[in-house]
Amino acid sequence: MTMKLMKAGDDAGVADNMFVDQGGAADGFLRIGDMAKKFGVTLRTLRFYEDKGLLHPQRDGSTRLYTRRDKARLKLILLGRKVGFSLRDVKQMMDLYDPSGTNTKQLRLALDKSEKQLARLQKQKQVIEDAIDELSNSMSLVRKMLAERSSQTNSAA
Amino acid sequence: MTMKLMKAGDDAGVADNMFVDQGGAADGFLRIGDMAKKFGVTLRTLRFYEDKGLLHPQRDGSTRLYTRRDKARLKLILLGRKVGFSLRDVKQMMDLYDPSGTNTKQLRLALDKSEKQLARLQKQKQVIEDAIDELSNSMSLVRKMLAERSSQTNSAA
DNA sequence: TATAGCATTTACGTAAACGTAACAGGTGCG
DNA sequence: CGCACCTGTTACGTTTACGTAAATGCTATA
Repeated sequence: MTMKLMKAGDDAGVADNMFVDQGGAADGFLRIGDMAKKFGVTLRTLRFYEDKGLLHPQRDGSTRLYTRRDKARLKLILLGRKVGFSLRDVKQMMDLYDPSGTNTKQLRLALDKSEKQLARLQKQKQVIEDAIDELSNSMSLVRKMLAERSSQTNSAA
Repeated sequence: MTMKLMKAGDDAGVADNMFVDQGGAADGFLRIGDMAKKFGVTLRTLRFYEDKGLLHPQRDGSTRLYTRRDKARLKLILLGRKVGFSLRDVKQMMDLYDPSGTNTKQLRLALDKSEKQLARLQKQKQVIEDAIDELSNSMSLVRKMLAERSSQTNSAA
C-alpha cells in the first residue's frame, strides 16, 4: 500500500466565502498533483488558470508550489465559476484585492457583478422552466399519438 | 409606396406541436427574406439550416422558395431549439418523418430524446438554483462587509 | 441607366474553458 | 534498472450556432 507522506488532507471546507481572500503562507505547500486532487481539477486546469493570471504559485526550480493563498484563490475561482462568472470576471475581481486595505472597491465591484449575474441566472431559470413546460406538453401530445397508434394496430392482434 | 404583392401573411400560429409535420405545398411561396421576417430569424440562419439538411426549399433559379412544408419544419426546428435540442437531434427526429406511415418510430425516438432532454433541463434548473443560492449568500456577506466598512469610515464624517 | 434592394456563394471568426497531443528531461522507489 | 509520475512548452482540437464579411448577380423602379 502506498501510503507515503500523504498528509495532504487540509480539507477544502474552511469557511470563507466568495471575494474573501485571506492571505497567509505559513507552510503546507502543495504540488500540482496534490492540488488537483484536493480540488478535483486537472493539472491542465491549474496551469491554465496560472496562464490566465488567476494563480501565482511559487516555484521550487520548475516545480509549482501552491500555498494557502493559492488554495484560497482557487476556491474563489471555483466558486465563481459555479455561480456562472467567467474567468475574466473572477480575475477582475481578484485583481482588486489588496491585503493592506478595506477593499471597498473590490467589494463594490463584486456586488455589482453579482447583481447582474443574479439577474442573468434568474432569467436563465425562467427560460429553462418555460422549456420544461413546452417540452412536457409536446411529450404528452406524443404519448397520446402513440396511444392511438397502438390502439389501432394492436386491436387486431 | 412599395406594397407589391406582399400577401405573405400566412401567420405562423397554426396549431401543430413538436414532431408533427403535416405536409402540403399548395401555394404561397416565401422567399428567404419573408421567411426570415415571419419567423424572426436571419437569412444566415435559414441558409445554415439548409446547409445542415434541416430545410429543403425549392429553387427558382438560384432563389430559394419556401413552401408550407418548410414553414412547418422551421417551426419544429425553432421549438426544438427552444426546449434545448441540438440541431443534430432535431434533424435526426425529422428525418424519420414519413408522410405515408404511422411514424411510430419517429414518435418513439422523439419521446426518448425528450425524456432525456427533460432530465437534462431539470438538472440544469437545479444547478442554476444552487448557483442562485450560493451567489445570494455571498452577496449578503459582501453587503455586511461593506456595511462594516462604511460604519467605520463614515462614523467620523 | 443608375440605384436600390434583395438574392447568391464561400469561408473565416467567435465564445469558453479547457482537453489532448507531442516531445523531452527529471526524480523516487522497489 | 525500469516504471510511474513529475516538470516544462507550444499549439492545435473540441463544441454549437450562427455572425460577418467579401464579392457578385438579378430585377424592379425612378
